[in-house]
Amino acid sequence: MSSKTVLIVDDEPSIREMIAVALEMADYHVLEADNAQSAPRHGAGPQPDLILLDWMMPGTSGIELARRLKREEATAEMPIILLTAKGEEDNKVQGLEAGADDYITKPFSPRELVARLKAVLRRATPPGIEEAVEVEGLKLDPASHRVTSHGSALEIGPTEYRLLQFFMTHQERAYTRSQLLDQVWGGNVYVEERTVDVHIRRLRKSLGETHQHLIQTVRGTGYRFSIRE
Amino acid sequence: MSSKTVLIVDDEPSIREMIAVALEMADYHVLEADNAQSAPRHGAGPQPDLILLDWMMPGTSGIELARRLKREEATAEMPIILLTAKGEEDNKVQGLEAGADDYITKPFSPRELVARLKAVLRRATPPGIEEAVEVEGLKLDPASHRVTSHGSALEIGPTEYRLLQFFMTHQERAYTRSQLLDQVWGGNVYVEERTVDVHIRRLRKSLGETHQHLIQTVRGTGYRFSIRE
DNA sequence: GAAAATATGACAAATACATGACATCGGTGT
DNA sequence: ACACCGATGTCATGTATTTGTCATATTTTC
Repeated sequence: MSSKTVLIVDDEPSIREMIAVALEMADYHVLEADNAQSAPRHGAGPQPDLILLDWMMPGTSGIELARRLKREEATAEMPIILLTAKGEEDNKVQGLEAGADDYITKPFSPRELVARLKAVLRRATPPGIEEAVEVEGLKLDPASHRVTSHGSALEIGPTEYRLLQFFMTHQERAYTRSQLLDQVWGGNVYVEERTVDVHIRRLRKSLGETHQHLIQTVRGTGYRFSIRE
Repeated sequence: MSSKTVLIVDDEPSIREMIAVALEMADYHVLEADNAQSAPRHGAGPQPDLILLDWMMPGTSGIELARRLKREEATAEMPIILLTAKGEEDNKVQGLEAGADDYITKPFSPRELVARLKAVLRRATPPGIEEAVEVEGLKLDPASHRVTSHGSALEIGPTEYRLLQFFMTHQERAYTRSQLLDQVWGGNVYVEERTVDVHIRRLRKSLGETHQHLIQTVRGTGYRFSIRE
C-alpha cells in the first residue's frame, strides 16, 4: 500500500504536532505549514495527496486558502478537509461551498481523523478499472481477482498473482530479479534477489504443467513471460 | 449502475448549485426547480427518482409540496428527502408524517447527503424494479425483504442482508473492505475495516453450510461472491 | 568435469483472516 | 423511568496462510 502524503496547515505548532503524530502512526507521510503564506510554496517538494486546513488562522484564513487552492489548476483536484473549532458549525456550508471535501469539528479523536481522511482519499482516488488478460487459455481477471485455466480456477498466492499480472501485461520481455522486485514488490522493500526465484517457482507450480512454459528462465539475466519457444 | 435522477427544489440558487455539484460528482443526474410552482412541471421531461425538498420556501412550503406529491398517483411512490435549517428539528415528525422518507438538517456535508440519498434510494426504490436474485437455491427478494434457501426463510440481520444483496448483484468480483464499506455501509460512516470481517462471518453463519461457499475470502484483498470453485 | 546459475524443499516469522465475547445504542414494552 | 432486546462495531485471541531465507539438489555452460 503506497503511503499518501498529507499537508497540515495550522498556525498552532502543538496542534500540528498532535495531528502529525496521529497520521504518522497511521502510516501517512506528513508535511507541515504554519500559515497560508508558506502553504502553497510547494512547487519543488513532494505534492501532498490531501490537505488538512485549519479554519481559523491569522492572515489568510483557511477558507480563503481553500478557495484559492480550488481555483488553481494544479491544486483544484486536491481534496481538502477543514478543521474547525466547535461552535463554528454554521460555517460548515460556507466551507463546503469553498470546495472542501469534508469537515471535522474540534475536538476530534485521531481515530476519527484518520478514518475520514481515509474515506476522502478513497473517493478521490477511484480505482482504475483493469481489463482481464488472456493467453493460451490462461486468464487473469483483476475484477474477480482470479486466475483461470480454460475456465477452471487456479490456486495462487497474492505475490504470485501480482507477479503473474505483471508478466502478462509485460510479455515477451526479460526482466532482471532487481527489476521484478521493483515492479512487483515495490521499490522500497529489501528482499534477497534469490527470493524472486522462489516465487517464480511457486508461480510455475500454480500454473501447472499446462502453462509453466510461459514463465521462462533467461539465464544470466532473469525471467520472461513468452508464448513462443 | 444506472445513474439516478434527483430533483432539487430550493429557492436559493447558491444552495441548489452546491447540492447539484455534490450530486453530479457522485454520478447522479440533477434537475433543479426554484419553487413549488415550477416543480411539478415535469410531465414531459425525465422523471426524477428522488426529490430533495427545502422545507422553507416562499409560496408553497416544502412540506405542502411533499403532501401534494404524495397524494398524486404518479408521484406517490417517489421518495422525498426534506432539507431543513438547524433548529427546526421539531418539524421532523411533521415532515415524516407528510410522507418524507428522510430528513437532513443543514448544514450537512455532501458526503452525508449522498450517503443518505443512496440509502433512501436503496430502501425506497419502487417495487418491481428490484428483481429477486437467485443463486443455487439461495434467493434474495427485495420486495418481501427476505432471504430463502430452497424456500425456507433464513435468519439474517439488516446489515448482512444489505451485504448479501450487494454481493448477489455484483457477483464474480473481488471487493476490498474499503469498497464494501462505501457500497454497503455508505460513504459517510467511519467504521474499522476489520468490522467487515465480522459481518462477513455473520453473513456466512446466516447462510449456513449450504451456501457459505458463495462468500469467498480473497486473501490480501477482500471478499467475493462467486458460484464457482 | 568444474564452475556458475537456477530449481527445489523445508522452515520460522510475519501477516491476514476467523471467531467469540463484550460494550453500546436505539427502540419497545412494562 | 426502567429493564430488555436485537443490531452493531470493536477488541482480544485463535488459526491458517503467506513470505523471505537457507541449505541442498540440479541444470547449464565452457
